[in-house]
Amino acid sequence: MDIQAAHDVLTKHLKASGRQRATPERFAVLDAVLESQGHFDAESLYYRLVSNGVKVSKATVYNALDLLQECGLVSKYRFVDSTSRYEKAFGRPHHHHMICLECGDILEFVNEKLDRIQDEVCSEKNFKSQSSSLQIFGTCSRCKKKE
Amino acid sequence: MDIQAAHDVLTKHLKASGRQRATPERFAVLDAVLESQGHFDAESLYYRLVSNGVKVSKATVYNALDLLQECGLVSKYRFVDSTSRYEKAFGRPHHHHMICLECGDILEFVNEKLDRIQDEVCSEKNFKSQSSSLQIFGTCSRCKKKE
DNA sequence: CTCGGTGCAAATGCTTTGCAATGTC
DNA sequence: GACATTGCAAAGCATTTGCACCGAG
Repeated sequence: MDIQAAHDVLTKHLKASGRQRATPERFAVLDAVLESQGHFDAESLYYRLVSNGVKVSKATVYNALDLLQECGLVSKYRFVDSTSRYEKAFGRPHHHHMICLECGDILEFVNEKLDRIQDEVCSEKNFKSQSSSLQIFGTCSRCKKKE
Repeated sequence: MDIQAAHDVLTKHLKASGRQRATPERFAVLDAVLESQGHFDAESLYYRLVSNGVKVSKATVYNALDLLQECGLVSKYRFVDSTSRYEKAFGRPHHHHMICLECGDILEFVNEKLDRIQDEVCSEKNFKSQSSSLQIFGTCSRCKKKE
């Protein structure tokens, strides 16, 4: 991915706020997010940072993830359990999720018809959409076979 | 609503399991759910039960809500905060949610085109859908006006 | 130099759990 | 009578907070 472009998004967002500061910790979290594949939680990102020798606290990781969500660089989801899941959103198309309740696997899918209908519904209700998340819970093909 | 029909669903589910028992607490929780309007959390349902003179513990309320979700009598959602939200699902059409990030208001909407596309996607991916939840986050019409 | 951000540990709040008592089947 | 379920309080766990220190602007 284009790391520099992502950094620029963050830098611009921080400047635009007028008060928020560009700290090395925030960019370190961003870099770790950019390296990530798929979904992760705050804890695992924290451990990845620490094991890479980056000195950050868990609190800062949570803070930074919220910040990155605000600039659209990460997406945050709540699926079944109590843990929030994140994924990088930079340079990725808008997509949705199918969550297998048996193996916990998460499949992504893109469907532009879905997005179009969402837009329709929003304009009908005069609702300004900022983000959306469709979660389909059920059984994935692999687990279906096993039964 | 048809309270008796809902009781029957629960009774049947309990019998089908072969071991789970029909306790007065479970039916009391079900009755409270049936009386509810819109979304609620476990805590508020618990207080409603207690103030109606029903003797239940919070643990039992959580347990019963899970059970009712299993029989499709309630739906469980996780929106923005850490609290799980529930709503009665008995005799209600499948619907989705728009969540206003400013006032916290939750609007429901039904859209059968959306449901049809979901079915399409599931059969494409050979995924067996059990439930689904589309959440659109943004700003509701009332809050838009205020700005 | 100012005040926003950080690290740490403690606090918070929702939910689950352990265990003895209870009551369904 | 067996054992699933209950109530209670304590434990768990993800996340937030308070506060002294640090460092970006």
